[in-house]
Amino acid sequence: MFPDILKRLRKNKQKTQKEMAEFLGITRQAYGHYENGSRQPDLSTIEKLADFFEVTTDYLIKGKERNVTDTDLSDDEKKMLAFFKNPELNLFFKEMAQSKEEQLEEMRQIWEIIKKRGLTK
Amino acid sequence: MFPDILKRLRKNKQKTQKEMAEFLGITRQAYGHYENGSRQPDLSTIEKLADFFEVTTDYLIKGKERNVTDTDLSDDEKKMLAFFKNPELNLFFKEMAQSKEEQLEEMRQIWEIIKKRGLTK
DNA sequence: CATTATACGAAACATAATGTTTCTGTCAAT
DNA sequence: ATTGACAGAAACATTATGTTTCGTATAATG
Repeated sequence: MFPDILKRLRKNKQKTQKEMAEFLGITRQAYGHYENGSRQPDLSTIEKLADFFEVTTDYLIKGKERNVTDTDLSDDEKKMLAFFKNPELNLFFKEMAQSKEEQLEEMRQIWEIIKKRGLTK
Repeated sequence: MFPDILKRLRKNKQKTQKEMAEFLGITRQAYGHYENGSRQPDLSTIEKLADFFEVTTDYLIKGKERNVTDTDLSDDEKKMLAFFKNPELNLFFKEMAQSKEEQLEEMRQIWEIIKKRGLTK
């Protein structure tokens, strides 16, 4: 699946294997291996390719776009959404959703403590 | 970046390295290499891991969140959805949604403190 | 306290993968 | 016909991964 997509993306960008290889810092043949599926690039190369072609790594690897819609939500996620919509909690979580990552990390740590205490006492 | 994310996702799912290794059909040490960054899994393994943790390969590889493109939700809801769709926060909020009211109250109070501190420092 | 089990990390080796070199073929352009 | 650009395939060299083995830390158990 991956090989054909790669080839198509390259053709669309009007690039030769040689050019792609130079961009990646490998030989033309090595890049050619990717396109005919005989070899697989490592993760850093995947990233470079995804960036170059401006696609997600998901698309390169699986060949599928991942548009997340509300119908894609799991039951747990739906439950959480309902929970978050609770008017009494709304402000609290709305604020958290907009907070900095460091503050969230603190919350996570504190939560661990509260959880443990709740079990033992 | 990839190794830490993998470890956190596993911990969130309460799995051991051994269990993950069995799931992938490799030894525990081989999987351990992924988490400490000394080895990188191939693409098919990446896919298996992404499926297992229910995240995109983009998130596993680059550590970026999924794109939320919902059209039926309000801006606030979209923000919250994007926020708690962050795979690493999943367990955290799942637990909170099921926790006792007293514990939530504590969280709210602590949150106030963290908020204020964030403003002043 | 000693012991057993669980979970994890690290070194060294065997194995499997990739990257390169070399050769071959195709297709335009001249 | 011939040259040059482009790309596929085989075989080897190189690099990576996966396994085995050993060691450490922690928690539970007698």
